Amino acid sequence: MPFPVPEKPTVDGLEATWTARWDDQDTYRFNRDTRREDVFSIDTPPPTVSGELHIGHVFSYTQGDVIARFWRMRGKNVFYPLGWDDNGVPTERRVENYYGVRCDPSLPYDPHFTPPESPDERHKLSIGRRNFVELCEELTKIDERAFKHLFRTLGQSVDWSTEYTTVGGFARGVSQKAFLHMLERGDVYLRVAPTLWDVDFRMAVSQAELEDREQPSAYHRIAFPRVGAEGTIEVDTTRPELLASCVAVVAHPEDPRFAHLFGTFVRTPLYSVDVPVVAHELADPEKGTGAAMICTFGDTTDVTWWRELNLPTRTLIGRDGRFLPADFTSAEFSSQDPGSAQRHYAALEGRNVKQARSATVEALKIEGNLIGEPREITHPVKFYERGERPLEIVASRQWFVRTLEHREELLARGDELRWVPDFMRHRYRSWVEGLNTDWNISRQRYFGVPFPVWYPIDEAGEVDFDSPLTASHDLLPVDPSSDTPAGYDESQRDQPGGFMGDPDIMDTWATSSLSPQIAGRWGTDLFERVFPMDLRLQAHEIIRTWLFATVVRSHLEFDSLPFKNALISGWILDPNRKKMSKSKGNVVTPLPLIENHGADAVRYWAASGRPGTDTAIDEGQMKIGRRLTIKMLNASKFVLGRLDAHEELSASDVTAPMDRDLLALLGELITETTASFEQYDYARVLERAESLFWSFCDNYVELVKARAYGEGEDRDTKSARATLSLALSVFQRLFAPIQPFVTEEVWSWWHDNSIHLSAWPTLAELGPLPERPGSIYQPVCDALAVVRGEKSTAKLSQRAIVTSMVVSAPSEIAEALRA
RNA sequence: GGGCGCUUAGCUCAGUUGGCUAGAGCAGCUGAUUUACACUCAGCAGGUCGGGGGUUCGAGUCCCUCAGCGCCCACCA
Repeated sequence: MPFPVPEKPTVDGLEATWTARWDDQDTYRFNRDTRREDVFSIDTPPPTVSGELHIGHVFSYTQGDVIARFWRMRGKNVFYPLGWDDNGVPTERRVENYYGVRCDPSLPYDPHFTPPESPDERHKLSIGRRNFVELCEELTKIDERAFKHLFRTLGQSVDWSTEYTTVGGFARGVSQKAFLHMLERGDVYLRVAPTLWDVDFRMAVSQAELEDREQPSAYHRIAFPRVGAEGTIEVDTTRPELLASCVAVVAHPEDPRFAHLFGTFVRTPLYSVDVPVVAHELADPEKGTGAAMICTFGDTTDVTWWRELNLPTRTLIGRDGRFLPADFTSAEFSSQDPGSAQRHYAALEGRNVKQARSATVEALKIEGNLIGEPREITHPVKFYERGERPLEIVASRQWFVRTLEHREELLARGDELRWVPDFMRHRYRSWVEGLNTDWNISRQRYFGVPFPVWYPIDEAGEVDFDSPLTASHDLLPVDPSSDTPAGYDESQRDQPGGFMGDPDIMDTWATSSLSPQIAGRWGTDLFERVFPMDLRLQAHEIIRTWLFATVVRSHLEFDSLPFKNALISGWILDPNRKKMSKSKGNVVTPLPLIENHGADAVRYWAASGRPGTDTAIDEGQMKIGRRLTIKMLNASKFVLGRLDAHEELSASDVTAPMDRDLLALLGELITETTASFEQYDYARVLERAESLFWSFCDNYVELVKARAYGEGEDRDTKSARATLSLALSVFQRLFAPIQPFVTEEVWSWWHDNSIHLSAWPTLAELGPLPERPGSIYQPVCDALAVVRGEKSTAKLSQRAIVTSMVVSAPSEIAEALRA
């Protein structure tokens, strides 16, 4: 009696069927009651739900899921959690656009608020902070549903009972606890410092969030008259509008053109402020005139000069990117001609950078201080990666994590980590070597994890930022804007003698860098069983952010790496090998691809991309993946239809030399694929397994048809059946991590358990194997090819009967051919 | 400026420590025709392995050098 197989097996609908079944049977449930050494834990990136559903998700998470499924079959208790990154700027931006609103923290809460029916992009409705946060929560819930649907349809073997969100209560508590630990250890400090600032988002930006963009600009040569001497010093600048914030002119200490000028003064044009000529080796004699003006602040070099040369501060640009009011009679400027300075500055005040620049250039031309015409150039300018205008540098109060003083230890952590592929370690190293500021973790935004601190206000109304009041650990998470510090009550908020809550939220990386602590439920018994994680899974563009930040937090908190291995995936390029981006409009959404080709086919494509290698979207590859799934269905149907469900077959029934040789090849394949998987080389597993499987179908199965049809108890017949059964079982399991749906389907035709909980194939189940795998199988296939070639040349059917054929070969091979 | 990666058939890519005549899939061409599979099967054709030099009995593979593409990092006046 054959196994019951469907008459017309199909790949369509497998996703829905098996996703539901896996839910019912808790197939991927992590068993909390295991020893650490039996666990394989994976640290997965919480996807930013307010971003696009992106084919990149499919690519990198599939590669991780394949690894998770392999280790699960190897008998590990696999911890494969997933959370959603829903806090921070991307969510706020999305809410603003989606509902047409803007957060104004000064507005009160409106409990009856409903978002506008039709959002007006241009005139956004101002709403209070709490209403705004409610909209954020509402929208992220919708987004999370869409993401979860994608991940499930894709066959991610996630234990959904571990699902978390980075703005959820537990994650907030973990973030605040970890922050307070850093504060107690002195790993974090609050400081007013010049900070890179996005004038549209009106928030500070960390070094990790910067990107350079080539921008058109122009050199303007400005003549500064010397004070108390004849002549001028000429300076090239791309930011003439900052002239009023000039605090010095700098040149290289060994530059002979300026050696006699150091210590003298020059007078700024238009504003008549006397500034010193100073020396610093960062001044490049090759650039411009060799002398540069130092402004507070035009770029990060200005910050270095200002700090190292102890220069004064003349702040002009406000948090909104517009020029602030300035008093040129004040000591800050001590202009030699305040009236004229004030008149010139009137053209700048309240204007943005672009407007101020043209006004300044006009004035300089009129006053005769501009030498020649501006010379147009393009040069790299720092932007916030999500921003639209160049960053300014604004002095503001921020929380910083000490990273610079741990540079050497952090480099050593990078060396200690195993990177797949190995060369990705260079990216980490060059990032850590290039760090130039501590990690700024505070953001002047609303939807995120607040800092669990308040500041006392003295009787005079001055805030004491040096003695923050911290929340008690057992009360976390807290919201300092509505909770009160111990010993105070709400009536004292923002009052002399009272307190103020820290107004900021944490940078999104300050939370997601705790993903092992959040997913592993830091503080519970689970954490000891999963930490440090065995594997971190992520794409290469967030090495400097997520990976670096996670290493920092783990190093400071636990003095260890957060994970032992890092599997770094490449980027997805569009079919023309261009990087996908929203602005180019070439972003591919994954669900239609899954619907067209099937999840297993899309996974096949993802698993054929090697770790770290950028891979183009290739629907052709998905079609090949689909062919493989269909082949698996049909081959399984054929083999199982020939077997007797009641017949016990084992490796010892495999007696024919040809059959034993096939098993030897299978054994070789098992050894190789197992080793490859252990090295995270899932792509090689796929390539090798696929190659032998296809040969098995086209050659072996065709060859043994005659024997397999045999009804009798002939030994060779039984040998063929045993081989078919064993080989099918092995192939189904080899493909299970990569194509979980079809393999589960075909496995279910002859097994009760899930293939994903069955054992990864081993050599032992094949019995004693002959040496020299392929020594019979391969010549037979070659001979077959010759025969087929002859038939093809003769334009005959492959079914044509060969009447005579002379083969000279060793007897065993000849024997196999005779069949 | 420093660093990393890539460059093999028309396309997408394998090629593990140097070793028979350089592989696969797709596309192309020629056939087969339906008792597992037309989302099939068989066959054919297609490459001076980016250029140059070197080491070696032997180099796609190791070394040097040049070029192109992509990326990472950098104090970018």
